[in-house]
Amino acid sequence: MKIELSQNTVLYSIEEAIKSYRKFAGRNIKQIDKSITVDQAILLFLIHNNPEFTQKAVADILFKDYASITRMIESMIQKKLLLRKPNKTDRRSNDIKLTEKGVETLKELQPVIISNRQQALGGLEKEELEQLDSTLQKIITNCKSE
Amino acid sequence: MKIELSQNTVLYSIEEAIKSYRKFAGRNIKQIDKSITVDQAILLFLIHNNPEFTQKAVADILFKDYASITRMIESMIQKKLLLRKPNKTDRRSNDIKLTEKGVETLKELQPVIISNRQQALGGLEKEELEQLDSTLQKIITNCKSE
DNA sequence: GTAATATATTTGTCATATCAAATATTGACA
DNA sequence: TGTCAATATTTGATATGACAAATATATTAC
Repeated sequence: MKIELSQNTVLYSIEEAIKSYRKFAGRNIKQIDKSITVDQAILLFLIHNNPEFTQKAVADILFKDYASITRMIESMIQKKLLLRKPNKTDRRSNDIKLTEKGVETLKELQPVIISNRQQALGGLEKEELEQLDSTLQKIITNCKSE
Repeated sequence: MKIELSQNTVLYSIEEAIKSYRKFAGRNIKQIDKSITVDQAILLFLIHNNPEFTQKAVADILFKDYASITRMIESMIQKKLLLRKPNKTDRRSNDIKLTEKGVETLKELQPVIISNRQQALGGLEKEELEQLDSTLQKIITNCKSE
C-alpha cells in the first residue's frame, strides 16, 4: 500500500525544510553558546534592534503565541540576558531590553545567525527566492482566508 | 531602526506558511473531534495505510523525533485509538495498529485531512508546486550537507 | 560463539506550541 | 462618571521538539 500522506504533498517539504533549517541553525548556535536556543537568539536580535517593541509585537513578528513569548522572556530573564519593566504610559505592557550580558551574547551570535541564513539559501538565485516567497504567501493566504 | 530579521528572509515565510497551515488544519480537525491533534490525525492516517511500519519508519516519514513518536503513540493508546504489540521477528520493534475506535475516528477525519491539503494548496498550478518543492529540497540539502 | 557494534525504543529534561481562562489596564461611550 | 468592551500579559494544562542517556535486542567481525 502506498504512502499517501507524506509524499503526495509539498506541505511535507515545507515542514521538512523548516525543521532542517532549525536543526542546522541550532547546531551552529550551540557551538558558540550551549545555553541558548535558536528562538532565544532570534529574540535577542529582534529586541535589540527594536527596543520599542512590546511582547505582542515580538510575538506577531515571530509568529509565536503570546504565552510562548512570556515564557521565553521569563527564562531569558533568569539567564540574565534580558530585563523587563512595566511601560510608563501603558501599564499593561512591558519594556524589554538586553542586559550587558545579553548584548555580549548577541555580538557573538549575530555573525552565526547571518551565516546560517546565507548557507541555508546558498546557491539560490534572487528570482528563485522571490518565486518561493510568492508561492508561500499564496498558501498563507489560503490558510488564513478560511 | 529596521526589522532586520523577520522580513529579510524567505525562511520566515516558510515558518509562517507551515504555522498557518497547521493552525488552519487544527481548527478544521477540531470541529470533527475536539480531542485529537493534527499530528495524531496524521499518525492515524499513516499507520492505517501502512500497517507494517515500525515507529522508526513513522518517525522518519513525518520528520519527527523517535521520542516524540513514542509519546504520541503512548497517549493515543491511552485514548484507545491504537494498540501496540512487540514484533514477532524483531522484538526491539513494535507493531502498531488502529483499534475499532481508531478506525472510526479516522473515517471521520480523512475527508478533513484531504480537504485541508486541497484548500491550502488551492489555486496553485502543478508547475508552481513542483518549483516550490524543488527549491525547498535545495534548502534542505544545504542544511543537511553541513 | 563471543565481543563489539548497530538498531529500535524508551526515559528524562527542558524549550516551545496551542488553547482556554484569568488578570490587569485602557479606551469607548451612554 | 461608571460600565462594558478591547487590549496586553500571565497562568495552567497538555502536546510536541530536541537532545542525551539508558535499555533491550539484533547483527557483525573475529
